[in-house]
Amino acid sequence: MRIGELSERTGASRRLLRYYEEQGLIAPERCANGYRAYDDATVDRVMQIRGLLDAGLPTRIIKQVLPCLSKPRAIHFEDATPEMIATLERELTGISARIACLTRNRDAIAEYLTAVRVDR
Amino acid sequence: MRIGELSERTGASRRLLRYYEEQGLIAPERCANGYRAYDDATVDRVMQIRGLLDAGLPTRIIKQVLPCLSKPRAIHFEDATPEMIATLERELTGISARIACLTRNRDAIAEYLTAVRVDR
DNA sequence: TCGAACGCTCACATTGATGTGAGGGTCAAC
DNA sequence: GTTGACCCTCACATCAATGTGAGCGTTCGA
Repeated sequence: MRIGELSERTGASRRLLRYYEEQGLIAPERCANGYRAYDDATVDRVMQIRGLLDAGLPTRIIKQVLPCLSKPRAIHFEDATPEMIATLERELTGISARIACLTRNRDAIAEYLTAVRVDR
Repeated sequence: MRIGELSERTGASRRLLRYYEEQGLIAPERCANGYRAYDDATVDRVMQIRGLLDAGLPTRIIKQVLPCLSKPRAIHFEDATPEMIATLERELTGISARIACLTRNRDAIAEYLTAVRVDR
């Protein structure tokens, strides 16, 4: 598919899709005429990217994280350098902290909302 | 306490503390000489703010969310306008989506890491 | 074959969270 | 009373994620 369809299916603007490519997050093929050609799997990948961006991860980190999540893995165990593993471990704890923070706040907001609803 | 100590205890730069104030997230007293005076509770509040910012919430939203989380509540049920409640509900689902996304990725990263460790 | 709809690159603008520095008060210790 | 470590405001800089638009080629249906 071309960039317009991908944009519609993911909700990301064309501009943004080109930006993700520039950041090395996606790597579309090119048609003879220079148009970008995306396969279906890119839809999920872009939604993944948008989710992570929205959750506060910078593209720099997303780029490192993504290849470890796909099956078949883009980064195999032999390619994993110690520094990369260390980075992933650091990100893992960072993400866990985010989850904890968000969970606390989600629960508190939910509690507040039910309290408000009961009150009226 | 003054801004320097708060900065040390929270890890937020002085600049940032003034910025949070400008955004209406904290509201320190002022001493006679113009210095900002923070109470102890502000330490937790700032850490809360930083956690939420790091998790991708903009200050605009944090400002709406914070008063509902403290006890005693800064926003009582009578003050809760329908629009505010709607906003909170929207944020609640947004936060839940973030949590889901982060959880998926945390699990996948953890899985990858254990696989790598076993492999060596 | 013409025009609308789409694609490309390039480049400048904006927004939100931050850094940095200038220019200038306050205060405690020496 | 001077010095060093604070504080103040103001303003400009930066960085990442986006928007916007110009200038130009491509595709496709009427």
